[in-house]
Formats: sequence, structure tokens, C-alpha cells
Amino acid sequence: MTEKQERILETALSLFAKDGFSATSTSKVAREAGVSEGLIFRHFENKEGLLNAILENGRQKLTVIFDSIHHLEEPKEILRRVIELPLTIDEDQRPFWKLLYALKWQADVYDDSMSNPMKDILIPVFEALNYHQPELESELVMVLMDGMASHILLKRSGNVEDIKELIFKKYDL
Amino acid sequence: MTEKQERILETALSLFAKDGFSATSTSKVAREAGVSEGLIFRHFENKEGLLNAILENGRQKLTVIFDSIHHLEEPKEILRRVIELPLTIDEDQRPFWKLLYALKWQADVYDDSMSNPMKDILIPVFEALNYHQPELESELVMVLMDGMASHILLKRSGNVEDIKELIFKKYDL
DNA sequence: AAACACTAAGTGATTACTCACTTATCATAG
DNA sequence: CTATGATAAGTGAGTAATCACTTAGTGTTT
Repeated sequence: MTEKQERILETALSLFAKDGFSATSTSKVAREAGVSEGLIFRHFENKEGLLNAILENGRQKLTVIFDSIHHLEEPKEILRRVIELPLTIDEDQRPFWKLLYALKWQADVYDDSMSNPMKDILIPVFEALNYHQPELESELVMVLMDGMASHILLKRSGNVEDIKELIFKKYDL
Repeated sequence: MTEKQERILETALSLFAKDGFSATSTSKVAREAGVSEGLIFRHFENKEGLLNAILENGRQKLTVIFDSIHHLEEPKEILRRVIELPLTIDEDQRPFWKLLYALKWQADVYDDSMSNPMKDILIPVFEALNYHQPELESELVMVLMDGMASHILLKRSGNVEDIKELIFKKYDL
């Protein structure tokens, strides 16, 4: 990975997240990255290839987080970690998440790859906690997390920490 | 409102919702609507004006629904209606909601106009039901609804009706 | 006849992408 | 050590197509 290659990925992610994928031109990415436009196509073949490289990059970091949760033993500890996941997104990861959430609505792009691993984590938790409908409870938590993530990524004021505590209370965590 | 004018609004909404605002060209809207491209600019001034006309159109229908809930008396009945709102989106309203949710992520566009009216409805409900933190509970419900709406609009399988029932049970509705 | 709805053929700017070319990297042969 | 040559990295000026938008003009209503 060249330095210029990384610059392209970095500024493309930032621009895609801020203005949207199709509203961001390759020429703008090149200009902002201080690179010739041709270089983008040399390294990433086309605009979509650039997007895929960005997504693949982010997905790898994601797997690490998932695995670290999966290795925990105590069910309530796992549930706590899962629920507060949206709150643990740190500043430099935000553009990636914004891009991911924006792309969901982009027709063809939508990707459920995060959904199943999460279910695999949550269902055993609710089984261990003797909930009546573990699968349904898992889906509900995932819906909640989706809402929380949107809430946080779009910076809608409110105190997210308090909402988290409220959810913890409801699940007796 | 001319027939062609309505055709433009209708097909533009459909295309914006399917492919995104900036990925949809005015020429495509015109072609699909069976109309000359110039007509779009005559009636709506520019592409953004077309978008605003679509949004204004939808917002008016929205106000009607909000008011009908606001006029109810029984707190639990209100809460029930609010929570099942995402499930009552019928097929011909879906494109509007998809567009609205997609636009949230479009940087400059985001619009909180739905948030405050909803809070005004929910806070009195939780006060009447003697919840400890009415405002926080309202925010949580709104976050949940946001998640549910995404879930439904993106057609992620699962049984939304069952999830709704589970939520009802948790709020003792 | 005046306002209105509408079309067809434009406008310059910008789009994603290509191509011919130069420069840097680096292993191996003399 | 240096020269050679292959490969990858990078440039900048192109390309046709498409973009949002305009303009000049044609029918239709009132």
C-alpha cells in the first residue's frame, strides 16, 4: 500500500461519507488527495472499486470487534457490550459508519453481512438468560442498535449515555 | 396541478427513492415520465425545487396522521398507535419514506421536523403512565421506531408483526 | 391576444474513465 | 559498484457521454 494509495482511500472515505458516493466525483477525490485522477483508476480500476476497497478495509476492523465480544463468557456482559457498541464508535471510525448507513438506502448496495454474526452472538445470550423468544429478542435488540447508531451518527442531540442506561435497566444489566 | 406535473412528481419520487437523489438525472425523470426535460424546470425551477416539492407533498400527508394520533385520549392507545406507525406505511407511501430516510445521510439536507412533534405526543403519554423519566422514555421509543422503520423499509425479512407484539408486551399495552 | 403548458434543440460544465508517457524501485548481470 | 532492464507508481491531457439548465418557438386555454 503506497502512501498516495492510502491518501486516496482516506479522502475518498471522508468525501463519500460527507457528500454521498454518487455526489462525489473522482476528480474531487483526486484533487483533495493531492493526486492525479488517473492514479485512482490505476489502483482501484473504477469508482466502484474504490468504494469496495474502502468497505473491505472497514469490514476487517469490524471483524476484530465482533470476535472480541464473541469470546466473552458471561451472557449479561456480552449483552452490555453489544448494546453499547454504537456508543463506542470513536471519531475516526465515524465516516466509515456514516458511509455504511448511507449506502443501505442505495438500492443495489445493501449488505446484510453484519446482521447474521450479530444474531449468532445474541441468540445464545437470550437463551442463557431464559427469555421466552430468544430469536425475537435478538431481532429487537438489533433494531434498537440500528436506531441508536443512526441517532448517534446523525448527532441528534439528546443524551445517548442516558438512553443506554435506560436500556440496561430494562434488560436488568 | 397539471397531469404532467403530477407525473413528474410521481416518477421523480420513485426514482429518487430507488436510486438516490444525486444519482438520478433530470433527463431520466423526464424520459420515464414521458415528458420533455424542460418542463421539469418550468414547473419546479431546478432539480432541488423538484425534490422540495416532493418533500412538501409528503409532509402534508404526514401532518394528517400525526394530528389523528394527537387527538386520541387514552395514553396507552396513543402509545400503541405511535409504535405501530412504521408498520402502517402502505405500499404507495413507501417510496416517500425511503427517500426521507436516505436523505437523512445526505449531509446538508437533514431535517428534524418530525422529531419534535413526536416528542410532544410521547412525553405526555409517559407522564400519564407515571414513568420515571418521560423524556428519556420518549427518546428511546423514537430511537426504536427509527430502527423499526429502517428494518421495514429495507425489507429485512423477520417478522415485524411479532417484534411489534414484543414491544407492546414490554410496555404493557 | 395574452397567458399558459409544453417541446426540441441547444448550452457550457462536468462526469467516469483512458492513454501515452515519465519517474521511482529494485533485482540481477557484467 | 555500476549498468541494464523489468515492473510498478504516477502524471496530465485527452475522450465521449452525460449533467443541470436555457432558449426559442409551438400549440392550447381562457
